[in-house]
Amino acid sequence: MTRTSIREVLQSDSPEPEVLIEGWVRTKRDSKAFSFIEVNDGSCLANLQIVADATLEGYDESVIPLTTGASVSIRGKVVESQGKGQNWEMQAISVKLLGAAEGDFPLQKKGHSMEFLRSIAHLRPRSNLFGAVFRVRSRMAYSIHQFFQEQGFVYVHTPVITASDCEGAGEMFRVVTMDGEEVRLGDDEFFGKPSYLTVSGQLEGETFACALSNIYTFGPTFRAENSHTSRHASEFWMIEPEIAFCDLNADMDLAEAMIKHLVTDALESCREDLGFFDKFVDKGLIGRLESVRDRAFERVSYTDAVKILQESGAKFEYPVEYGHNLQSEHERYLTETHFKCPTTVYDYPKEIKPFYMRTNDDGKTVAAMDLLVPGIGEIVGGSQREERLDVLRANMKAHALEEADYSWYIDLRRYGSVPHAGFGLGFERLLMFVTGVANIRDVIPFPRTPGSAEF
RNA sequence: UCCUCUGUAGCUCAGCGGUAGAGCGGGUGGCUGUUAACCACUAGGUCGUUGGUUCGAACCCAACCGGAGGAGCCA
Repeated sequence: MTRTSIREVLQSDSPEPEVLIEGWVRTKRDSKAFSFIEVNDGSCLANLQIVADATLEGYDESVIPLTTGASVSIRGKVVESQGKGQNWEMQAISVKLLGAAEGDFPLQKKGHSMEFLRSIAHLRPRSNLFGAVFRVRSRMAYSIHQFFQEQGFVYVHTPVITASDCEGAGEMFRVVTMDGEEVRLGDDEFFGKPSYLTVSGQLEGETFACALSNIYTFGPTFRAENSHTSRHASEFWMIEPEIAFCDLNADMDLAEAMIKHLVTDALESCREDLGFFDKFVDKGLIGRLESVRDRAFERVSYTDAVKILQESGAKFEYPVEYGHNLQSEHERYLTETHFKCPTTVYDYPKEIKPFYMRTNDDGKTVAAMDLLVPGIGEIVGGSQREERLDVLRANMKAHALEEADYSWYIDLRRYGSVPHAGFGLGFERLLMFVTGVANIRDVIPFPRTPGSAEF
């Protein structure tokens, strides 16, 4: 007999004489004449309620010993439920205990802290919350590919190991080989020179955009920053589209369209899971996502944003000053208090941005943009890239970078250079935004943070 | 890297100077369709570690270790 998913069973529109379901016991309630077993197989948030009569063959061996966490294979009749709380339930025909769960199974029906659940990252996907988070994560990954593929973008796999110290930003993890306990360095180095885990596929992505026009990357990136916040991880996934023949305006259009597409799809495809988040994790989540879907985003230049902040009368811990990066509190004020919606800030002073961003005609600012969302802050960072060879060289000099290290990148400007632009989207930050989950460690299966690489 | 909070039973917590408690979970028994089921009984703890203050420390002090939050940096 073929297994039916619990999701399909619960979506039945008529009774079924016999189906087979398999999953894990969430809870069991016994009375003298029968037991109620709640089974979840991860196909959806809801459990299937099984009614197992005490007269069932093997009841004492298969049903009585069931505890939370045990795995079962159950055949039964799908019938309308007599009780409240569910439309359908299963009247068991046979219950088979596949794997018993020992008495110290750590997941209970209530009262776990997120910290504790992180310490059992191998079991937490069996909880309602994490099951929902990782179903949404999967759907959003699919939806990202769908968004780009439907517009003819080519998916490019940029390298995880890189020898270019991408834009000189952020601490990097060094990749080494070992000779026993000895690290091989110098002439012994595996690649003949220092190599690192990538912090961004952008520069490599640009080379492909300058051939295939519209490309995107979607893969893991690594930062060795010693940062202890709920929004940073040492290993995270990033989406980086790069578009040739494109300026900053079209880049911002694309970023906004992508966020809207993802939020719209989440609302349509993940309703049950979002409903759970809205109820237990972040009240008002669905309403907020609907307004993101339906309302236009705001756009404001860095110069105007500074004016808004200075004239706001709000008290900030750090002063607002042209030429300085916007602080977290400033970003929060713009998106949560002033505009009350996702907001793109563009045209930043060139001094505070990397060398590859395109210098604007004013000579003071670069064509950079950050898309800020309420509750999280920066979710997208992007720019139009400097396509003019002489300006790029001058910028590199100003940033004290060696041209020899970026010869291949400079070549793009020597052979058929085109205006192009792109951005990076932090996948986990998007998931925090869509699910309302407050900590990045809880939207990635096995989080890596400073001092912690369990599992 | 800096600042702040925190560490008591498997879990969530109470106890805050007189030597360990509850609820949940586990075990056993009971129970009329329950759904965070219910009722009874029961097992389970060198109170993060080390040192100090005190007649006496889970409680006060110090250092260390673990966890969390914020800042910076960023995605």
